[in-house]
Amino acid sequence: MARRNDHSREQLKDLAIESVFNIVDSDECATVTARAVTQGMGYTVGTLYLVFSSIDDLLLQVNAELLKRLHSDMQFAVKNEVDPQATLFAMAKCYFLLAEHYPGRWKLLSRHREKLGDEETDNIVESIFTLVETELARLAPIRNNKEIAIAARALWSAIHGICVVNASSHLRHRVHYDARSLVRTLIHTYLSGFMSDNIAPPT
Amino acid sequence: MARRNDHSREQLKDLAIESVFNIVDSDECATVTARAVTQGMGYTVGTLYLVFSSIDDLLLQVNAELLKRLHSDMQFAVKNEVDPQATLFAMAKCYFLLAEHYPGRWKLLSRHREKLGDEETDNIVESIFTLVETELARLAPIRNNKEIAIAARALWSAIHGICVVNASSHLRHRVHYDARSLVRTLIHTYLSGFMSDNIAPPT
DNA sequence: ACCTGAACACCGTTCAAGT
DNA sequence: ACCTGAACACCGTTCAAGT
Repeated sequence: MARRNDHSREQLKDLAIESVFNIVDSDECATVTARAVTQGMGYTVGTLYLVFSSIDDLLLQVNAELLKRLHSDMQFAVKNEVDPQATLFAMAKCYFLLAEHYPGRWKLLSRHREKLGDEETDNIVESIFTLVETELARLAPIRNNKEIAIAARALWSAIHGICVVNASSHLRHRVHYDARSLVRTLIHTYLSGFMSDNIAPPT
Repeated sequence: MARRNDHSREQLKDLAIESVFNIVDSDECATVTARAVTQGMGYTVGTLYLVFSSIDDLLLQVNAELLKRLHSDMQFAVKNEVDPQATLFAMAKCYFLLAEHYPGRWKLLSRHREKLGDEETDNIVESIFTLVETELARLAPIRNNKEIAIAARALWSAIHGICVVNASSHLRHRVHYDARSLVRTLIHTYLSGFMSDNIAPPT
């Protein structure tokens, strides 16, 4: 041991990120520890700090990777749907399916949103919002740029909020509300209000 | 020391909950540790486990207390506003102000929503939703019970989601969107869609 | 140069021992 | 009976020491 030189820095980074995915995919409630991550990579603890400045740094880069994949999924939706409303449904579905199929990964994303992100993460988030804004603009030409920017954020917040409530309410509520139909209803109702020409709300 | 008997179990519980409030109010990013909580109470670590089964148990009861207060704030809004839309705005404001004025407390609430809550917490959450549903029913008599239940949850999720994005984006974004106007716009747009008689979304 | 793993300062939780 | 605080098994993080 010592001086193995099996992997480059870049490979070590990828190994670490992949190891995090393996951990949270096998148990969505598992805590991602430095020792578990490096063990999953076939290395020991210290190596983690050769490539990342801290566990939070690692998790930040994991989130950046998740957001990149989400963005490319959503771009795919743009290409495959024709009318803007269908595209928005499909985009929401991308986020919703991430939360449903990879709850562990989605929890990383939603948990660490509160900590300060770096420049790169912010840029990816912005590019995701831009995709939503483009569809909203096509859908409601009467709305100006600011209204569209606000609508994109409000709508996306809403979808995220539904996923949060959904994640927390599994097996808990007497009445269980299907998150899928919540999302569908929300988008439909919101867009219906957004496309009509009601006056702006009072301040 | 030992056998001080200064406080009853109930008083110790209240002291602990108050101590948690003090910790997160003084620093919203502070981690609530068993040692910090008991030190704030004037006791030592072991005492915490005399009254709570774990740190999570304590935080669960803290959240129950926060939800109780939110519920009573919202009941106050019901009494002081006349039309349903104004009442819904006022209710949303209760939640929004909690997130804005007590970010530390609100983070406890939003962080631990993912863990399993107990029966009591669920009941309080249900009673809060009931308040929202009552106003929605007054506002849109054309909607049936299920539509109203879904709308209440979608709307509340959306407001929560906006608070999440708001909490994470402080001092970060090039363009900062005022969460207050996001909430206002969201409610207005959503209710506008909810009151109109559009057909239900396709399945 | 690359990697290790013991060491440090924390954490939640327990429980024998004091009063 | 009530409370303490040392002890245990964990964390994240560092860094002298091995190859």
